[in-house]
This record gives sequence, structure tokens and C-alpha cells, in this order.
Amino acid sequence: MTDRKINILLVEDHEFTRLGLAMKIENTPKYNLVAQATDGAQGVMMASQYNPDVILMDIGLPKMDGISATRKIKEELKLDCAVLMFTSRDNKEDIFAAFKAGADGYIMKGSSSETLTSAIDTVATKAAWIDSQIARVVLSSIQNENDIQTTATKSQKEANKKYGLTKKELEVLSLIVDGLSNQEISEKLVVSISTTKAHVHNILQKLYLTDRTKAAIVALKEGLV
Amino acid sequence: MTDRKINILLVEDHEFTRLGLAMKIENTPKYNLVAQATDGAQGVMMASQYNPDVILMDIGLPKMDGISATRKIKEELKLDCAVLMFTSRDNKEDIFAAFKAGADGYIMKGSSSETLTSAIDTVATKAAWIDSQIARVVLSSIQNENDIQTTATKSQKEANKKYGLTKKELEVLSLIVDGLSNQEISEKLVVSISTTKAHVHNILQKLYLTDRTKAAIVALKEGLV
DNA sequence: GGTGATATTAGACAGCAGTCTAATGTATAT
DNA sequence: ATATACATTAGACTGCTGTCTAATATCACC
Repeated sequence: MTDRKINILLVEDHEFTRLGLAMKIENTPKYNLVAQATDGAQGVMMASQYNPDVILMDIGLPKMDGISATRKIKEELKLDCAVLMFTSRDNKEDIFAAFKAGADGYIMKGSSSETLTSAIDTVATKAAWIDSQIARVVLSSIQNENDIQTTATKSQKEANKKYGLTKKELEVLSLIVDGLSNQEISEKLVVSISTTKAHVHNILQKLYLTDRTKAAIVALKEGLV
Repeated sequence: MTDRKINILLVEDHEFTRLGLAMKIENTPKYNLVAQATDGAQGVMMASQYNPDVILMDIGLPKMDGISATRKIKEELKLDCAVLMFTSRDNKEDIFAAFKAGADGYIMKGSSSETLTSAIDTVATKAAWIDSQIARVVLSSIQNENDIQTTATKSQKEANKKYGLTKKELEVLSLIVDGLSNQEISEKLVVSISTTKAHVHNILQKLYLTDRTKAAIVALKEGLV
């Protein structure tokens, strides 16, 4: 086989974690750390610039979260690289959003070095790698997906649970889909613009989106409102 | 960590395949082949008898198929072992049925020795292993729900008449509905931002709207794109 | 009584969106 | 040839969007 080194791009905002990971990667002969990014936007940029084999991506990132960044890399840029999500979040929503965005693997922070190398090696060969802690969550949900499709009554309440939107957030999302601006939403709900902005911000976070237009599109297509 | 050998149970009806796998396992120091079964019923029996770490299970088996056997081992007997499906079937139904039954990994016959050991090692640590050939099938079914690549050839000309949008404007509107920013649209169409802004402005004028979010909503609801 | 989730607000800030004006080039129809 | 429609670009400007930080208040739950 090709004994070429695996080129890795590291995207992580916390300095110490990034440093630790960089150390680990650089001390592993078969890996080659090509670049490090400290936020999502920079990560996307560096991905297209260095075209790494594997991107080790944190979820919680400034500028652009890891899931949005993954989506951009996979769907828009269509880069041929494996994205390994590296995070402390083990909730269903994040896991699914990550895979939906095109992630190839999902590993928990706090994993051992052996687990990390195993995961990197696996996704580098284009196979999927799922951490033991969350394997059950993913696999059990695959079962559910079949069951849900037969019952066919999912959309509204399921979608609600799916993204964890609160009642107020759903209300705001609904008004966004009606085409209202923040100012108009504020007037309608009799709250300040700050409040509306906070709600909109929370919605975008939970849906892993970057602007209200995308939120409206997703809400319409997935029947969230 | 524990350098204990990984105890493996092999369940495969085809003699030559079973022999080849047994050879491979026995020639790998870290593995210990505890038993071999030639049908599903025997496999279940041996699983409870030997309590292996990993069961390498074929799907097409006499007496009881591999998926039923897996379900029995996982759900009824609740044995703490990893089941690695080993099969030539790559259709969605089998894959999902396998995971639904509680399989921890899915590997194709015809995989390399390296892939096999990688898969065994991975499921032995209770992580999920999905073969590269079928990773796409599994992940894409998770990723779906979003892809609406409808080739609307009819409504385009009607919409054109309706609002008097030009070909270019419809193209831009379509990209707005995809959630792209002016910058991104400009890059995609290889024009300046000024041009994109002009198109967007014309679209808004013709649709009697004030912003791109409303344009996306109208386009989606009225099937303009 | 403490903890977590939700809702509320403010201010400051960077950046994008959309408007306006103005100009140029091309194609098509009359 | 000349009008009309379409595509392209620039510069400047206003205002809205979304982020970040920070604080307060309520309610349910343990």
C-alpha cells in the first residue's frame, strides 16, 4: 500500500487542547500536521488551501461552528477529505447534525491516544468511525428512523424535539418564515430588539445555521413551522 | 491497557471462507479463536457458551440467519460481546436490519486483512465500525431528508412569465434558495458582487419584496425554483 | 436553597444587505 | 440604425443582521 503520511488539519479554539493534539500528532510518525485553525471560518479556508486527508474538527468554535464548517467543506467546496468531529458533546442532536453535515467520524474529547489514532486511521481510509460512547445513540436511532417512517406522524413534534427549540424560539422561527425582520418580530411579540436577536441567535445555533434566510429555508423544507 | 487477547467466535457456513478466516485469526497473535459455528442456531449457542469478545457473523446462514442470531444474542441473551457482520450484501435493508438487531460493525467479504483486523479491533473496544463501501449508504440515509433536487422544468417558464424574471435572475434566485450569500453567489457565477447585487435587486423589484429571505420563502412556496 | 433552563435586556461591534447613481457592452428586434 | 432589454461593474452610503459579553428575573425541579 501507500505508506504516505496522513495529512491532518487541526481546527480547535481552545489553546491547550489544540497544543496537546498538535503534540500528539507531531509525535506520531505516520501523521503530518499541515496546519492549525482556531475558528471555523479559518478552518474552512485552510481546508481548501492545504487539502488535508483528515480534518480534526471541534464543534464549538467561534466565527463558524464545526458543523457549519463541515457542511461548507463537504457540500459547497466538495473537498475530498475526511472530517473527524472532536467534541465533548454527546447529545443526539449534535451527533446527527454532524453526520448530516457530512462528518466521517465522531470522537469524544477525553478519548485516549490509542482511540484517537484508531479514529484518524479509520476515517483516513474513508470508513466511518463512531466513538464507543455514542455508538449506541447513533445505532439505536437508525432503528428508530425505520420505525418513524412507518408511523409517518413525525414532522412537527419530532422536529421540535430534534433540534431542541423552545416554544418561544419556534414562535420566532415562524415569524422569520413569515418574512418579518427583527424589528417587526419585536413589535409583534412586544419585546425589545435585543430579545429578538437573542432568540434568533439561539435558533441559528441550534439549527447550525448562519443566517435567517437559511433558517427560513430549513424550516419550510423540514416543516418545522 | 489490557493486552489480553481478543476472543473471537466465528459463525460462517461456507467451509472455505470459514477456513480462511480461521487461519487469519489464528495467525494473528492478539486474537484467540475460541470456537467456530456453521449455522445461526449453533452460533447463538456457542456465543452463550464461550462468551467471546467479538463474534464474526455471516448474514446468510442455515437454521437461523445472522441477523436473527444477532438479535437473539443481543436482545434476549444480552451478552456483552460485539457482533461484526461479515457479508457480501451491501443493500440498505440488510445493513439497517443488522444494526437494528444490534450489530456493532459491518464489514464486506472481500475486504483486506488489514480492514478485517481494523474492524475487529474497533468493535472489540465497543466502538462501531462501518465498512467504507457501505458507510455512504448508512450516512447518506442519515443525511437525507434535506435533498430536494427537483428538476422543475415545467414551472420555470411559467414562473418566468408570471414575474418576468430573466434566466440569470432565476439562477440567482435558485442560489438564494440554496442559502448562499451575495459573496458566495458571485463566486459561483464568477461575477463581481456588484453584479450579484444588481440581480438580487432586480429580483426583489420584480417580486415586490424587500429582502432575500422573503424571496427565498416566496420561491419555495410558489415553486419558482 | 441551589441548580438548570428559559426569557429578557443592553451596548458595542463587524460585516453583509440593499439602494442609488452612473456607466459600458451585447444581443435582438424593428 | 436605433430602440429595447439584459448583463456587467464601481463607489458610496444607510441600515439591518448576527456576535459577543454581561447581567437580571422567573420557574421548575431536586
